[in-house]
Amino acid sequence: MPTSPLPCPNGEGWDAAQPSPTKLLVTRTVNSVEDLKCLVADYEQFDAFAFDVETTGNRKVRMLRLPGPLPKGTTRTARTSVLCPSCGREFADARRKFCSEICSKAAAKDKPPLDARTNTVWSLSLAGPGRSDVIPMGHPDKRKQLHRAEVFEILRPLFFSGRRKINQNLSFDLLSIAKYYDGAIPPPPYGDTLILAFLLNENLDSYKLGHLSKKYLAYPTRLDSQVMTAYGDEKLGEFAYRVSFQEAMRYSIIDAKMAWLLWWKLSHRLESLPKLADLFDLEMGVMRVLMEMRQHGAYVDVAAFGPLREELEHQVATKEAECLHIVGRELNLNSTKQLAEYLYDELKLPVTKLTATGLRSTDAETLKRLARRHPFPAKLLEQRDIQKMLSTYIGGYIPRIDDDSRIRASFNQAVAKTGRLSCSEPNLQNIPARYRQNTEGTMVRRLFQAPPGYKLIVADYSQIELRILAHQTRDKTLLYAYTEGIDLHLMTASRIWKIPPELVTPEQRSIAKNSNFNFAFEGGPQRVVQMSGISDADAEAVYEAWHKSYPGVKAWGKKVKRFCWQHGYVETLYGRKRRLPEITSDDWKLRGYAERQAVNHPIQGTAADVAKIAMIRVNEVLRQLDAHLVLQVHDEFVIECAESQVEQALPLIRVAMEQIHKDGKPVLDVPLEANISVGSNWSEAKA
DNA sequence: ATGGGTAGCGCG
DNA sequence: AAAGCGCGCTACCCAT
Repeated sequence: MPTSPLPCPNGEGWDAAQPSPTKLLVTRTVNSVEDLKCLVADYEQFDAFAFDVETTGNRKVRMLRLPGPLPKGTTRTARTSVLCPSCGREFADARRKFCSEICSKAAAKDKPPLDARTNTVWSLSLAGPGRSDVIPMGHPDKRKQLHRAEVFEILRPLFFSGRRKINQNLSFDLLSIAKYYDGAIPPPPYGDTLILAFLLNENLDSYKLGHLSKKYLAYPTRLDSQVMTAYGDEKLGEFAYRVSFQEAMRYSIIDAKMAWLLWWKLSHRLESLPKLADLFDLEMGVMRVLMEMRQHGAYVDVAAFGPLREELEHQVATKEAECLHIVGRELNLNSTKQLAEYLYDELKLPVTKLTATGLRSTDAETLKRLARRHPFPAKLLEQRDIQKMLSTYIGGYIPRIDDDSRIRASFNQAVAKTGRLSCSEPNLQNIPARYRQNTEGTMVRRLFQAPPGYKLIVADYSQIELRILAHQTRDKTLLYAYTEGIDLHLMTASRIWKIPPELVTPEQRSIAKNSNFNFAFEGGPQRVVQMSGISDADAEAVYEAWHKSYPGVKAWGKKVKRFCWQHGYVETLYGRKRRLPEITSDDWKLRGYAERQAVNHPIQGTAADVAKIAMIRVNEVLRQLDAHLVLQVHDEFVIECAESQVEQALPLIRVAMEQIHKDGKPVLDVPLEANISVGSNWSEAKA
């Protein structure tokens, strides 16, 4: 879908070269149904408009009813229930501690964002060519305002039309108003100025609307500093809600105006950048998928969280006691400072590694080395393992489980400079997956389940980055391996040690696998030593043999670095740019870093582009079934599917992921391959 | 008290 | 000489 032509601003005295938001976009406050209907008729003449909502209430700090056993010594009949001061929910006395503990922890989180699922819209602003309007509908002011239900009903033809909807961070606003349409999300085309700005330059310090306006619109600072600070604040809606009606209206309209002007200014640039225009359309398509994912959420087994938390608390306490028994005095095991003092000053263990700031390291790699000399480091490693599980994954997730037993994380499109998605609040892209020595590595993944009557389908790309490497480098051995469907890691091992594939040991294959992964992105031999524990000399030999096997890789790396040095940027197959100004630095450290980023971006970035295309296609397929995307972990999709439709879904998902074309040809010169499996929880489906 | 920086560690 | 990249979160520590 191409970017639609822009409406020409038709305000009187409009000067394209010098947009002046405050003068030309006169704001009107709408307070009658007649005015509102006129407004809709007017805006229906435009093929694009900006809008913005101000909302209040219902921060996403929520407590959940924890099933499971009460602490011993209490009974359910002991009716001394209390209200948690943070969440207002009723709890049995014995659980009060738990409740307030979690709530205060969550409430202490800096500026918890408003939740589009539960907030209340009290004002909606619109901006179009030469005009802007604000519709109050619930500001706490005596004067009469329109009713929400009525307003949204009258606005329906505007939002549910082919007109482009423009805003900064559009998905929040679309989801905020979707609940007034029974959850229906207004359809594309979309124009998110944040994502547009990020696509045009991924290196800005800030993508706040105020800062972008200043940069691109020469926003007149005479619009008083009070307003500047107000909209520099993320929670303008909360702020404006508390000020007088007049002021509130003045604040409310700012973002819609700014977004309109910013879009009008920046989207022009796409006209001369066809590849970026296509990428922008891709991002808007992804945005729609992400909004649906957020509405749906990821189902978890709430009932299991409480007992698991207790179990881990017990384990971590035991490990801590064991550690402190060895130490023989007070010591905070979570303090790297105290640990370094104990390990290196008191025990006089050898220092083998320093941190970035020159302090003596106590990380897992170092502790593993020290474990041969003293019993403490090994015990500490076990404690850390459990502590991480407990604090980050169990404790961190509990306050974020919604009432319907689902976690709704945000997937962000304008964070990772390579074009990957990032995930936060909570981050569901870093849940432990690997096998572990001391703890059940997959216990958290097992909590992500299919609801009754459903199955989880896990679909991930097989070695997508190495396939892209083969495509980009044109290395004939890599191309051969993938077109012929040969086990690349096995082949690598066979070539490194010059032995027939059937004689390759599992250990050799593992080293070869690490090599493929490392050397592709300018990794050195030292890293292989760290990962597999072979000698420096052996690693050096592996390094040489690897590059001799795949000469196209180093040659391509040189080419990319030269291109970056000449142009100041590199790009993916789809033209997603990454600017790397430090590529010309005299400082070898900075330059070296930029060079590795330059080589990495076309690989990781292209994989991200392909994954985004696949996401949209997979979502399109699922739309026709009782199935939903619930998670994306870079090259992996987790899908919830009605049990009866799984068999039907599997081949559709495979085609959506593997048959990706560009310019009428398969996107890569080697096949894309997806592994797809089914289970009742995330861990089971992955296996 | 609260904010920024650092260390450490989880994932692809 | 020395080197994968990309993220987010928790805890601690020291500053204001």
